[in-house]
Amino acid sequence: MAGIADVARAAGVSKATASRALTGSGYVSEPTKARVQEAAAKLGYVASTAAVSLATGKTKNVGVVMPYVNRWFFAEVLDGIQDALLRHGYDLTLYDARPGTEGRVRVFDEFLARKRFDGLIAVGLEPSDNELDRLIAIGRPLVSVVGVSGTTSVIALDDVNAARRATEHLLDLGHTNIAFVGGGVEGGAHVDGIRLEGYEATMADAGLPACHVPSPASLPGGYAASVDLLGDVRRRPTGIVATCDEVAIGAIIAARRLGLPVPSSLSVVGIDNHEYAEMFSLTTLEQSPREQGVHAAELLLQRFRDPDAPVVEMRLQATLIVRNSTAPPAGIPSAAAGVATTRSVP
Amino acid sequence: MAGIADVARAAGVSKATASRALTGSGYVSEPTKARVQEAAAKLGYVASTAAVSLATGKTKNVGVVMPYVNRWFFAEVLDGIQDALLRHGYDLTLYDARPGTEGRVRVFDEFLARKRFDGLIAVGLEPSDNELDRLIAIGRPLVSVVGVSGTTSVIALDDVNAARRATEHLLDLGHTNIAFVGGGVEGGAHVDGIRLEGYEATMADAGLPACHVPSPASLPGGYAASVDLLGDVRRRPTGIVATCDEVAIGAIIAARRLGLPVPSSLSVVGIDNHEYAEMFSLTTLEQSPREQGVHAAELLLQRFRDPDAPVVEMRLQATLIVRNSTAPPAGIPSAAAGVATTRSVP
DNA sequence: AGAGCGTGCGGAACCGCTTCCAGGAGTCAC
DNA sequence: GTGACTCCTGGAAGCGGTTCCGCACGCTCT
Repeated sequence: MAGIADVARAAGVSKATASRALTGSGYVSEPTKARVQEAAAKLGYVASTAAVSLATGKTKNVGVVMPYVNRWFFAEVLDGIQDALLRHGYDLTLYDARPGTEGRVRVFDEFLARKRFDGLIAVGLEPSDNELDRLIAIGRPLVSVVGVSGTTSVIALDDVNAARRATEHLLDLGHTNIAFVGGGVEGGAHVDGIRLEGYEATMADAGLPACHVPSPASLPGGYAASVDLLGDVRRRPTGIVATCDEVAIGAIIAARRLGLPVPSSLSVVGIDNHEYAEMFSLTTLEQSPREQGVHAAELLLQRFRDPDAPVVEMRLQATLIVRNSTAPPAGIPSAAAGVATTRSVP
Repeated sequence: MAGIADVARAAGVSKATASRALTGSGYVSEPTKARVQEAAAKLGYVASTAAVSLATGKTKNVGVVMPYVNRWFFAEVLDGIQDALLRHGYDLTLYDARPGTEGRVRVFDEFLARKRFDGLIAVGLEPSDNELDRLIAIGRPLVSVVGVSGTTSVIALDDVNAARRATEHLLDLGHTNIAFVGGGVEGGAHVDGIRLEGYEATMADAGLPACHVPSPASLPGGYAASVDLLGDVRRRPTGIVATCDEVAIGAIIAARRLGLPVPSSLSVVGIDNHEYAEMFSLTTLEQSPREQGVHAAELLLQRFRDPDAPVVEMRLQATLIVRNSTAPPAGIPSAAAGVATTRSVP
């Protein structure tokens, strides 16, 4: 392992000069800088991150805390973060903090306290008050994706508005009997509750009764809930707003199973634009988790440069993508139906 | 930030003794050890990882390199690795190495060279010769999940056998016209080719013609390929072996779309036991990527303890889970059909 | 009684880098 | 000629731990 002393010797300069030449800080003449870099390349010199961190206090590493890594949304966000960090030469260390596990406790108590990072990105963490205190106590810049706003910078979808627009899309098509599938379930995410509120407010504005069908935010969950809902002829709606695309796809599959053609007998709209959405011709409000991850990483990196930058709260607007899972209810041919296969912007 | 010097002062001992008391190495009397630990707790002392790494050469961190993080298999493996490492107090830093990206090049050239880890786990990496050389040149223990065997320890499913048993399951039910969907596509994974070989060998053993339908290893990919295959009445098989569950589910959806009832007109068997498999009543050969991740992490940790441990190659056997997507072909009532809803072990 | 050994502790070196500080050399203005 | 300034370089002091080495003490064994 060649150290900087070896490089310095090979280039005939002191360690100090070698360091300056390689980091690009301070005065070094062009010829010696070139000599040092050449020597470093020849020796295959790579600075020890431990030594650099110790000397500078910077780790060139950011921590990412998320409750799941094997869920579409989280995996996409992670991918975006990774991509942005990579471009800037930052490492990423991942902390899994599944709610209710002993591991989560240890992550907050031990792992994060080690501060092996210059900053932290919390994704959909929904920390308890105690946990939030700990995060802040770390004293490193913090950015949340899908977090509660307030003390930290946040990037998130405008969930209320997304749900509102999903609901309005069905209302515009002429639906009046519209159910919301998702949320209201033990251990569910906070966002589902918010989207539900967006739906309920919209229905109230339209003077229509709301109907909430609880469901886990997963494909099987949406399937099961929808089979229940659609199986009962008296409760059966003509339109479903799903809390996310997986639930929406579950609803579509349930409808097919029950012989209800989509969209002629049932319209379904989701939120996400999941990778499977296109295959199921799902009308949805697109959020781009990957981009949210990129934004979060860049926001954090920017804060490294300017530690006093103000706390920002970024609410992203979803884009309505109309595919073939929504149409006017049976018997109501609408003008809106004509454009139902093309993509539209808000 | 309290340092070890503060702790030492508070406990009335030297830095050396404080260090020994906290790391548990060397001779320290019980009373002073207790005093030091108490002082550390009171001050909220946490050792600087950078300083520890610099002094000991150990990072208490392992690197994970994978080409995708937002695919079911990879996310599951990652989850398993994370879990095992967490239990042993190790951090995990993630390196994204999507094939053909500039980022992958940088990961191998810069990021891995920094050696911010004690060891490396490569998941489904399929490194080029050049990349493999680099991995080895790092000089840290390396474990692969789904890798080519040889110089490094490997944990992987016995793909040939899994494909063989999937095929045999359909043969046993009486099928003779069996197609394999998956693999043979630009940028596809190596495993799909191996599974294809397992299928082809089994068909050859049975004296039956093989039929390979190329497809990306994804739900939409499997759907599209299956629509093509099943849409053509002359090519249409009575059974499909899919390279993975996502493809299998795509095939099931395609069959439903085309009005082909599963399993009465078409049997489908997958490999994975994906989280959606149960919902689609998919018969499949279960591999547990999560456990593969756990095994990989533990293998690596063990190697930290004993650096001279021999290279091991772990080939896992898949477990057949019979659900409701497979049955004897139309017109052949078989005894095997009677057990088609219960789980069986190999 | 003295050698030998296990135990407990402190001083100081060291891990590999950055950066402060001092100093030399050259240029320019007065 | 001298002071001020810029540019370049090297020595040395950290960063915050671990660990080698030496010393002191108390015990056992011959």
